[in-house]
Amino acid sequence: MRIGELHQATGVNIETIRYYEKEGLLAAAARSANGYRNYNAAHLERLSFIRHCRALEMPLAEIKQMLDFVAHPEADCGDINRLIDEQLTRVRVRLRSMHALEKQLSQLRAQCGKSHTAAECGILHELVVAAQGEA
Amino acid sequence: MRIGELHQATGVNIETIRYYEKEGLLAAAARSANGYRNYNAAHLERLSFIRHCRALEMPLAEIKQMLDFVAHPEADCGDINRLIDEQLTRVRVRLRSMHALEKQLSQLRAQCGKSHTAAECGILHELVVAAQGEA
DNA sequence: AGTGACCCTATAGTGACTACAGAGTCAACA
DNA sequence: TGTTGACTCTGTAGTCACTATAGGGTCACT
Repeated sequence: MRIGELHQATGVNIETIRYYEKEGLLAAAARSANGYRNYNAAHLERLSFIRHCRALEMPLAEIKQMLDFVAHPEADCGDINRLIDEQLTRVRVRLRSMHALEKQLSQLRAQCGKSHTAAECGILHELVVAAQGEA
Repeated sequence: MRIGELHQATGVNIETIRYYEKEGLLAAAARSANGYRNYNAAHLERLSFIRHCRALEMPLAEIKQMLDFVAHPEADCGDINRLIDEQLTRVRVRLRSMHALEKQLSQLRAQCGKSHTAAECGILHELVVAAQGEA
């Protein structure tokens, strides 16, 4: 399977696939006589795993660790739990801050119901005042 | 006020302050005889405004636009509304995806209640299966 | 031979910082 | 005067996960 086919099969960009290979997440593919990469089913499986973990917004370094666990079935899975827990914590912290942010932005947006000049803009006024309150 | 004092006053890193100056968000400070930057109250005010907008996760390019509106009180504030609306939309989209992500991670985490080996790990199993489902 | 789709490597850019190297300045102290 | 630690400067590079581009090769088809 050439790189374009692997892209079609997984939805991962060609350049990203090369990047993952360079970063050591994917094993280097065998090469055809013309220098083209030749991927096999194991690559497909591994890239899908990587892509799925990325969809969970896990950092590449941690995905590498997960892949190590896949490669070592005798390893203790406490560390897998820890990685997922850490990611879950990051996501929850992030969620809270995004909620607060949405609230702030909504309140800010409500300061200006009609179009008029910047001088009269409740949004700008609020931003300036808030900045002064913090200065 | 020297750069360290501005940092103390706003909580913005010294290097970040220099970065903002380089990017044109902050006007270049006057220099003392020894080459040190000398900031005034206007800089303090402007940096606080920038920092507040950053706290709202607005991109720097948009903060620049907001600062232009502050500088031009006669301008129409419809564009300010638009910028805030766009940011609000981005945040809401992001919130939805973070919620879905939290749910997925929680479900994944629930696959493994006890420590055992990676071979038996429900989390890994689920990740591999999910990746195969998508491959 | 020409052409378009595909592939290659190397390098640089994105956004918003952040760190580091090497050097100058300053005030306090011995 | 010399030393020292805190502060400042510019320039450059690195972070993270991509993404784009330049310049060139390969391949199948016309």
